[in-house]
Amino acid sequence: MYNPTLDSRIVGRVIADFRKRKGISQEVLSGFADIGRTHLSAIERGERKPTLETLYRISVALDVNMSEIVSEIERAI
Amino acid sequence: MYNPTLDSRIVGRVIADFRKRKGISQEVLSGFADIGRTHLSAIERGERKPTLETLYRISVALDVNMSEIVSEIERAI
DNA sequence: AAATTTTGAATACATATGTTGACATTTTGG
DNA sequence: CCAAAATGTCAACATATGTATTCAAAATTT
Repeated sequence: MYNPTLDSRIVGRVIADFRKRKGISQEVLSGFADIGRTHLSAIERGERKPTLETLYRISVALDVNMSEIVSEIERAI
Repeated sequence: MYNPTLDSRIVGRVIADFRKRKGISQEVLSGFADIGRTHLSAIERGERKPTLETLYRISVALDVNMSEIVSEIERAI
């Protein structure tokens, strides 16, 4: 069996798109989500893979459901 | 500011429920998902927080969408 | 009840996530 | 164009995820 991998750039692009739709900066979002700004930057560039916990905090800060973000990621796969 | 955290036991219970619904063991699921069996065990017990990557591999192995699992988690919150 | 399968648990370890601070680069707005 | 804001990037570090092995405990099966 082959091991599917999740394209981190897609994850990052989706999160960045949600953030921009809200019209807030990385600085503001990372502050609300209580995660490091450079960390969020790395996630959006696909250089870090967030835990479900981190995605949850981002989704709460963005005021959307995790499942909305995840659905968007899956649509982009 | 408030600090939302994702209850790992809920995440674990949902994943375990999906697995049991499929009628397969941790051994079999971890094999399909290509993750360690003890790791899956720890996730199901809420002692490890999976990355989105790991959840993706589990969802593919379970033949369900990540968003289905995530929706179930959010319903349980 | 005995045997088998499944799961929990502990260890030691490798690798990745996540943090803070500083500075460079790019983008945006006046 | 210029200043300010936003983002990219690097380093050093702390912490957590994820690995493999082993054994115990619990659940199934016969």
